[in-house]
Amino acid sequence: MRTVDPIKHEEKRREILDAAGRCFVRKGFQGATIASICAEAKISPGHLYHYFASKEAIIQEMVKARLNATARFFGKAVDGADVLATILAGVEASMTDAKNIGQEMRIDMLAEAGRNPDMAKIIEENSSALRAQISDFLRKGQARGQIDPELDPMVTAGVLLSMSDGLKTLSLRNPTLDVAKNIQVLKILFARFLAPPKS
Amino acid sequence: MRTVDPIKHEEKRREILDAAGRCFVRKGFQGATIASICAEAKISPGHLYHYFASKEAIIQEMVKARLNATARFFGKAVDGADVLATILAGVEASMTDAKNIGQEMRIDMLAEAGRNPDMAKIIEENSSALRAQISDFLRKGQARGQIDPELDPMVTAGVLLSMSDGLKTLSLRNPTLDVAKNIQVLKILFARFLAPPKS
Amino acid sequence: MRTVDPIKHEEKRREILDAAGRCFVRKGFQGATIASICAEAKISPGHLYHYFASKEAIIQEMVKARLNATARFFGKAVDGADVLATILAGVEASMTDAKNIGQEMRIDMLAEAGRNPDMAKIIEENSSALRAQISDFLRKGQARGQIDPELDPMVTAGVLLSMSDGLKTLSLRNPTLDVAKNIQVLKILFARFLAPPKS
Amino acid sequence: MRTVDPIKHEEKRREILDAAGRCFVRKGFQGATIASICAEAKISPGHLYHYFASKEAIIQEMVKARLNATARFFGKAVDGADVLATILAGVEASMTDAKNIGQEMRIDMLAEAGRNPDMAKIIEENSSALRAQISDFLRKGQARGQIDPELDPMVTAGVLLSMSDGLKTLSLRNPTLDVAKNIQVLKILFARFLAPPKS
DNA sequence: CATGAATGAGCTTTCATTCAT
DNA sequence: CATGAATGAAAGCTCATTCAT
Repeated sequence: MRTVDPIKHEEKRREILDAAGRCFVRKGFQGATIASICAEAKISPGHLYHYFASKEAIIQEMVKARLNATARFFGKAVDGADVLATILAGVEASMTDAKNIGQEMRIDMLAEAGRNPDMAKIIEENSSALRAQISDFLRKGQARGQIDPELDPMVTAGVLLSMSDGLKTLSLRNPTLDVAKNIQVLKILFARFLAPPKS
Repeated sequence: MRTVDPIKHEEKRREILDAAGRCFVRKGFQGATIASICAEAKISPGHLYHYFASKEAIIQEMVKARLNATARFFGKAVDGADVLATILAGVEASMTDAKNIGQEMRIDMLAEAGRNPDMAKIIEENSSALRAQISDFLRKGQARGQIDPELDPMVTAGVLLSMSDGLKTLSLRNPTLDVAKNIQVLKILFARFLAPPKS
Repeated sequence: MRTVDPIKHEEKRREILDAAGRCFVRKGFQGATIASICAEAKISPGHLYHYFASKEAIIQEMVKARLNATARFFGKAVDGADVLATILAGVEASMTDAKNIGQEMRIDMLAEAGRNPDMAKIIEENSSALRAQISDFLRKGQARGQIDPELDPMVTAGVLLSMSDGLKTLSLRNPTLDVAKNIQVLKILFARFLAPPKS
Repeated sequence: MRTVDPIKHEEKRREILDAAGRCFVRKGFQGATIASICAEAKISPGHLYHYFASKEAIIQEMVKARLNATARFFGKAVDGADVLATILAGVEASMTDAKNIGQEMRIDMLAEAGRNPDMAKIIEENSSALRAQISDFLRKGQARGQIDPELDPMVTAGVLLSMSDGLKTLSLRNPTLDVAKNIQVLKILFARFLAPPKS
């Protein structure tokens, strides 16, 4: 009796997705090969197709997993008492620990979404969920007088999300950039944008 | 006998670069094939190599040409009398005519720069030039009291450039987005960021 | 589970090398194509690269294998009691069974060595080993009074090796050549060259 | 009236053949490209086909020209008073000025003849002519008592020709070879082979 | 005579995927 | 479950040759 242990199966899938993630970060979605993913995951190519139907499926699942991780992480981050301070801390964290929560692939994912409808849909759904989270958080801030009540929470959430994409391109465009100075200016930007106008 | 005609040669090169550009927008740098570029340019694969040494060379020249076009366009845009108003108009233009000055490839170029040193160098040099332009413009605005004099012009220029990358991801993340509302919020963002604080 | 079977792998490599050898004999190193080698070996082009990294690698391994076979064959041949008689028998064998021990490619290999440093190195090392074998054999003959003691064994070995290249060109230059007569003259040549002068 | 100056035409052909020769020496028959020959001859590819029907035709004419040059050179060399001394001097010359009379391609030509019937025919005809020349010369030597009268002149001529091919492989097989020592041994070889037996 | 633009078949190599074991 | 042998359809690129001017 061949009992397929569903837990082990799921574990293996996760291992492969992790390995694939490392390869995609190094080489991009198209540049990474099934062979390299197999080498990284220490399995044979034939075996990989036991777990995933195609390279495309791996990419999609991997991206979903990373986006979900981001959203979960985000959900936790987003319950500080001081809404604006929390956001500013998030900007700073994004600039200093650039390598953490699966953010290395953000630009690749967005580029891919520009021409691959499946990827576009994934990004869209995740963005929509994130916007809702951020929007709620902003509303809380508005209720507490920490965020300008004139700003439409949902639209503002979308703008914040896309501006955070911009954070990822700063160091691509300027490898010798002075992180501290940029954080300072970025904090001014977000603070002035979001804070309620004085008087 | 003295044929050669370097003008025709240059014209053909430009035609091929244009065709390549269209293919890259559709499929990405890696996804577009030499065959597809040749079909688009209506030449044979062999002939393409009369004009370019490799696919890589085509990508690089095409990207440089587009970035230069952007920089030129930018140079013209950036001499309005009212610096802040000019920037806000630029934000609005970027949101409404998203398809004009070779901007469709921005995210692809940045993604490619993340793992291709040659592309990284091209992006870096162009970004450096753009930052210098924007920085000069901001300084002018500061002299005229239109821009907050406390902001470091060069750092702020870099931040503006990267935030403008974010503009490109807005519609990727939210295809049903209300452009007018977003423009309104974005104008608030940039205006509050850059305007001199009220005394 | 522990399949792998390095023996089968090695067997397949040998099969491919043999097939490649037949193609190279027919068409030369540059004239033979990967496709023709695959057809001869009855495998797909993709599969060939499971076993060899490149066409160049196939050429080199194949040449090395043939040269080693020659050297082994040579080592056995070269232990007759009568040194001079053994050499003369070798000349005769070389003229009569021209097609056996992988000698069909000798001239191609030497031509290739003239412009390919990797091939030059392979030929050089093999030649050096063969010269050492022949030299030892000649010294034995000198000790036994069968070979002229005045001849420098190493230099003479090199000369014999290169003269044996000449044997391969005889029939190329003269397809209607009378083998028997040529053997007779060649035996005179080598005998007079090597035999101790009559007191 | 377009008068085709046949002398100029012939001159141009010769120039192209010379250029082709240099390319073939550097890269081999298959390795040299029409483009490289055109560059070397400073003409355009289209123009080259005014003078030659195909690459194959260039190769054949070039080889014929070189072989004829060799034969002419040979004809002159071969009328010394002392036949054996002339041959030994030829051996020495062949070892010291390896780059003179178009001999750099000998091995390539022979390799090509092994699989290309057209080339085989060319080599064959030239070899036949050379054998006749050498044979005549040997006969003269026999008449003068300088060459062993027992040797069949025609067969011996063929053997000498092929042994001279071997001279070309000496330095291919042993790049650090001591030319002086080899010349010495080679002279012994040819002298003992050809000289009339004492008493 | 002379150019170089243009062709297209064919080259080596890669890679997602399937299959026998 | 797991392997790696095997496939075959491209991919980027080369090059002898032809053609319009």
